[in-house]
Amino acid sequence: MKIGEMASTTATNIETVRYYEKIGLLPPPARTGGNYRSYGPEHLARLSFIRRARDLGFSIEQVRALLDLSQRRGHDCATVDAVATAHLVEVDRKIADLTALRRELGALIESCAGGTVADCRILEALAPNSSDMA
Amino acid sequence: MKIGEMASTTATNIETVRYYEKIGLLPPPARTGGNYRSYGPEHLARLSFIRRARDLGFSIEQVRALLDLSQRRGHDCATVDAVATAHLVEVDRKIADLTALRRELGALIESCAGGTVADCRILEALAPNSSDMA
DNA sequence: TATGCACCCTGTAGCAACTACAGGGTCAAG
DNA sequence: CTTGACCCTGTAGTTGCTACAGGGTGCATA
Repeated sequence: MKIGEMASTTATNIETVRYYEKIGLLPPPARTGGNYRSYGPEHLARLSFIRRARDLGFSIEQVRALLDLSQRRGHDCATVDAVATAHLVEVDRKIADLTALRRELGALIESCAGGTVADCRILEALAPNSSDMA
Repeated sequence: MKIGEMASTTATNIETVRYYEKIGLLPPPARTGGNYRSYGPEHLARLSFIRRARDLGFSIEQVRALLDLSQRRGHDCATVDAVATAHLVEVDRKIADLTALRRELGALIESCAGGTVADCRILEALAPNSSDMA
């Protein structure tokens, strides 16, 4: 399988596939006579794993760790759970942050009565102690 | 006021202040004899504005637009509202994405029964059609 | 006077995780 | 034999900073 097929099968950019190889996330595949990358099913499986983990918001380093762990078949999977849980905590924090921000932003927009810039509440709220912006 | 005071007053990194000057968000201030930046209250006001807008998640380009709009005092503030609303929509989208992700991630972690890596549900869910990862 | 220290200067390189070229080579079809 | 789709390497750009390296300034203290 050539890189284009790998990429389209996993809904990945071709450049991204090469990038994953460059940073050591995907092992370098065999090459054809014309120097084209030639992938096997194990590459496809690995790239699918990477894509799914990335879609779930795991960082590249977390993906690297998960891939690494997935090869130690006899090992306790508690570490896998720890990586996933750490990520969950992070996601929860982001949701909380964005929700707070959304509330503030919503209030800002609510307050806009539609006049001119001179008495725009949004700008006023952004620049609380200033009437003269250079 | 020297850069250090500007920075600490607005809880900004000194490098960030210089960065804002470099990208044209903050106008270059006067210099002292020793070539130190010397800021006035209008710089402080503008930097405060930038900080607040950034804290609300506006991008640098959005901040630039808001600053620009804030100077056209007679102008209709509808454009300001449009920028803020566009950002709100974006924030809502991010919250929705993260919430969906959180649900999937939560389910993944729930399913972990704590055995070995070989039968870890988390890894299984990540690599649906593979038992052999290179 | 020397010297130590906090502060300031410019310029460049690094971070995450790609994406977008530029400038070429390969290969199958018509 | 040429057209076009695909592939190659390598480098630079994106966002919004942050972190140096390698210097200069300015004030207080010994």
